[in-house]
Amino acid sequence: MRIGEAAVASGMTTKTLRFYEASGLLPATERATNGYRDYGADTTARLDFIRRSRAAGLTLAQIRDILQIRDVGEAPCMHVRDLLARQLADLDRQIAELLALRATVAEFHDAASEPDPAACDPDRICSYL
Amino acid sequence: MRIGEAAVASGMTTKTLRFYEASGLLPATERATNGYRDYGADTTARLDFIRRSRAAGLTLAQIRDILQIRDVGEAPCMHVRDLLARQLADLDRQIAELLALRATVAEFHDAASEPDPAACDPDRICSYL
DNA sequence: CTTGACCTTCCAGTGTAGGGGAAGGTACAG
DNA sequence: CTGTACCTTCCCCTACACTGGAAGGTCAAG
Repeated sequence: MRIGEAAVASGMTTKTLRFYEASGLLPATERATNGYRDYGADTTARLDFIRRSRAAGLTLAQIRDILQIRDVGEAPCMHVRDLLARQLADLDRQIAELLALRATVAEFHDAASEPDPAACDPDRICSYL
Repeated sequence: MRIGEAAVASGMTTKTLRFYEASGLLPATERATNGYRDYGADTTARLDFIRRSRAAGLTLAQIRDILQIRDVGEAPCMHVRDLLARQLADLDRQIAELLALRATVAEFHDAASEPDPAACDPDRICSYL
């Protein structure tokens, strides 16, 4: 399978596949005599895994760690479980931060929706912020 | 007021102040005869405004736009109101995305918390993702 | 006279996940 | 022989908000 076919099969671009190889997510492939990369069928499964992991919000670095564990022959289950737990905690933190920010912005917006020219002080730039 | 004093007064670094000047958030200041920047008292109010705006999640580009409106002598109230409305909508979108992602990750995590060695298929890298 | 705390400019790097495009090799159809 | 559709490596660019560091000028104290 050449890089273009692998790209179509995985819904990624050839640029992305080369980038993943350079980033350590894909092993250096066999090369045909003309120098072209020649991917095996397992590459498609690997790319699908990468896509699923990306969809779960994992970074390429985290995905690379999982793949490396699998590549040395171990089952990455425990590592993945811990990773997902941390990911959940991180998401909860981010959501809480955004909700707090939303409340702050909503207050500002409510104030700005009741225009009060008297409150307008040029020295303060804008009284609604 | 020299840049170090202005930095302490605003809780920012001198690096940040120079960066803000280069980014168009602070006007080019007067210079003392030795070339040092000499800030007026209004700079502190401006930096406070920038800090409040940053706390509301506005980007430097958005803040620069507000400041420019104020600098040409107009009241940026209307612009700020619209900006806050868009900011609210954007936050709602981001929060919704994160909540959806959280649900996905929670599902994965629940599955990973009930280890099932039989489901472990090396070809799939990890069955929990 | 020197030390240290300031200040100046400018260049480069941080992290994330690729994208754009140049310059050149390869394979096959017409 | 030429067009075209691939492929290769290489380096630079994007957004965001700074941060680090080099090389050098200024000023007051000891």
